[in-house]
Amino acid sequence: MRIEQATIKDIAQELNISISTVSRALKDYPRISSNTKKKVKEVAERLNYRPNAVALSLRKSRSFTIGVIIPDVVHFFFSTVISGIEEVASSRGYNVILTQTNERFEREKSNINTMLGNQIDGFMISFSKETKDFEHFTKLLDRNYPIVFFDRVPDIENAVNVVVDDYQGAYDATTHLISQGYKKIIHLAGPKNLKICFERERGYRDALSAHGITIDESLILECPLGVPEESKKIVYDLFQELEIKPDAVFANNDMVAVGAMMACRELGFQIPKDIGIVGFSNWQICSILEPSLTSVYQPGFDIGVKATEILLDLIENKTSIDQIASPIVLKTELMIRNSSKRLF
Amino acid sequence: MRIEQATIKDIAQELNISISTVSRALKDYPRISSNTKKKVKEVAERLNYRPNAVALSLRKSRSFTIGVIIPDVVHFFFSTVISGIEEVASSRGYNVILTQTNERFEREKSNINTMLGNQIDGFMISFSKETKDFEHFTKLLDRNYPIVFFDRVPDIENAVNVVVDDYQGAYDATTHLISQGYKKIIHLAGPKNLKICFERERGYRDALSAHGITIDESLILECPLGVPEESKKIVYDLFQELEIKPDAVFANNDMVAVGAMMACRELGFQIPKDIGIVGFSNWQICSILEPSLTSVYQPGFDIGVKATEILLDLIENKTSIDQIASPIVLKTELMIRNSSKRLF
DNA sequence: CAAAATAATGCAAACGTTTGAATAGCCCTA
DNA sequence: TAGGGCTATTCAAACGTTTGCATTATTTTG
Repeated sequence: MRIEQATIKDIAQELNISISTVSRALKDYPRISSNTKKKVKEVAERLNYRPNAVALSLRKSRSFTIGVIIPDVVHFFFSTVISGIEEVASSRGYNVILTQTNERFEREKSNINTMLGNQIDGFMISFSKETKDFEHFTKLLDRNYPIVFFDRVPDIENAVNVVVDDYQGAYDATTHLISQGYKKIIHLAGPKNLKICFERERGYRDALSAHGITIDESLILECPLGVPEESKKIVYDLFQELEIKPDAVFANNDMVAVGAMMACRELGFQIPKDIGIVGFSNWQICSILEPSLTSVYQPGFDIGVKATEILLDLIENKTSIDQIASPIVLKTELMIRNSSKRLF
Repeated sequence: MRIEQATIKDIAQELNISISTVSRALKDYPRISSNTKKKVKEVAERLNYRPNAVALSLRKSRSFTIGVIIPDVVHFFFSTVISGIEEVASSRGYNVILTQTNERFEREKSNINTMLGNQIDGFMISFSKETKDFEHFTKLLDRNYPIVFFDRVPDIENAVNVVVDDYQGAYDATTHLISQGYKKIIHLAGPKNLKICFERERGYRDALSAHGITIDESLILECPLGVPEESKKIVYDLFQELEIKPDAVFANNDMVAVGAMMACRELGFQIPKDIGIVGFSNWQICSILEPSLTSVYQPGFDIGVKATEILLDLIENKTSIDQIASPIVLKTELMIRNSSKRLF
């Protein structure tokens, strides 16, 4: 039914030589006469020969494939990371197997297992929101299996982590709001078990303190789902409740910031005149919104690139875990737009 | 260095039986005594045995892996499709290898080639904007290689195509604008060699004709890049130029629609009062924009699901190409929002 | 011209499985 | 007690490569 791919054997048969000669001819071994090489390559070309990567994998116990495990493909940030991963991997001759966990712990474990069966050369992981236990990672790390974590990284020894400077990004964002004259700044936080969220909150807190503003815990609100509807309601309710209204929002991500914008609009507040808003991630939408949304740019593509480069270097033994200063922290950049520009 | 995975051989050695017995015991062959089965499974468990998928692939000439080739991961629509693909594939025990072409013809070809080497069981392809020649597809199809095309599909015999009803979506969108009293409707088109764009334009044209509006070719403008900046300029220039201003825009995608919105805003037109705008794709941003953007919903996830189901059925010989009524057309849905609601 | 040196090729094992065919026990029967 | 019929197990080939070692063919050397 399905037509067979030509193999090295077919070439050998056709030329009446041994398969080892063919193999060597194709790889330009010096010991093979240039005449044979020429003939072999001709036939290979003619039969449209492609080496069977599976056989190669088996022989070499290397698959030239890396496994990527992320919570959700449909997420601007992650898709930019994937793009970076794919770029580096393919340029260095590696394939990328992709699975998403949909934020489920069980799927994370089972995905890792099937990939292990597939003789993956290494993993790139950003773990799920449900993941609190890291044993499935440590078991692999103990066996010297190459893993690079990115964005959502675990707090375990010997893990190579590539992250964005969430703390500094949040610090800069908050400082920017303060410098624009905003004083009572809400923080819409994420789940604290995610380090990234924790760090963003810490940046917010430190920025306030550094500018002599006392931290009001009631202004720190958790938005666990991270969707606009949720944060809209939270902000709306808070404003109804408080007598002295806040004058700014620093949101843990752009979607949450958008919800805050919606709430403000419905409450009749002007952005940025009455309320300043800053998001996090710098999605495409930021520049499209009205007013455009100030946000902290996370270099997703670069994270993918950097993390993959390290992983491949580990796989190819060009470096070792103890030579890597983990975490690798990539710079964020505050993209100032209209939602927070009160002074000119 | 790296610790070895246990193999069937290790189990055999430990129990002093042959590897074939182990293999059969693990698969519950009836001829194996339940005693041996029990012992084998125990040892397998203890050694944390996982079958080597690579060896299996080689033996069976099947890799249980499908290759996905898309232009760009960082694209809301494609990422939803991927999500659907991943979902079905993983539930049916398949891996997904992902590559992007970045809209390059050469990368499309080379990606296909490396995947072929990896003994991929089948392909899911949405081709690049540069692709005009389909020989690299037909060569595979002639060899009975399972391929399912989605979204950007080629016009070749025997291809299985899964698409969205672009024509109907565009027709509905245009009809909606007409029903809201808009008369002079611009169409911001995409590159015509992409069937989807052609179909959208056709839907636009037919809707106008069906409502007795003569088509004004000067109102059909191509936006090849499909980014807001481009369409903004195009719309802005057109409005400057024309004496009798258009009163609506039907854009070939949401980003292009956003550009049109920006242009209108700068020109001082009110949306939807002066100008109605409809986009295509129904990205997340649509409901967030101010005014919210009417758009044609494309079921990306469902496309991924449907396309993958067909591909796997083809791979597993549960169906054959001539049993499939290609193209499979999935319904779109017009999501009416404020950008086009002039009547109440 | 025999032996040594060199060049070119071939053999066979290995990677981890599956699987058709062969074999080893064992009990039963005539 | 030879053979038949089971059951449980083993052998060995195959999937497509790579690669250390052996072999053959060719040339050089004394």
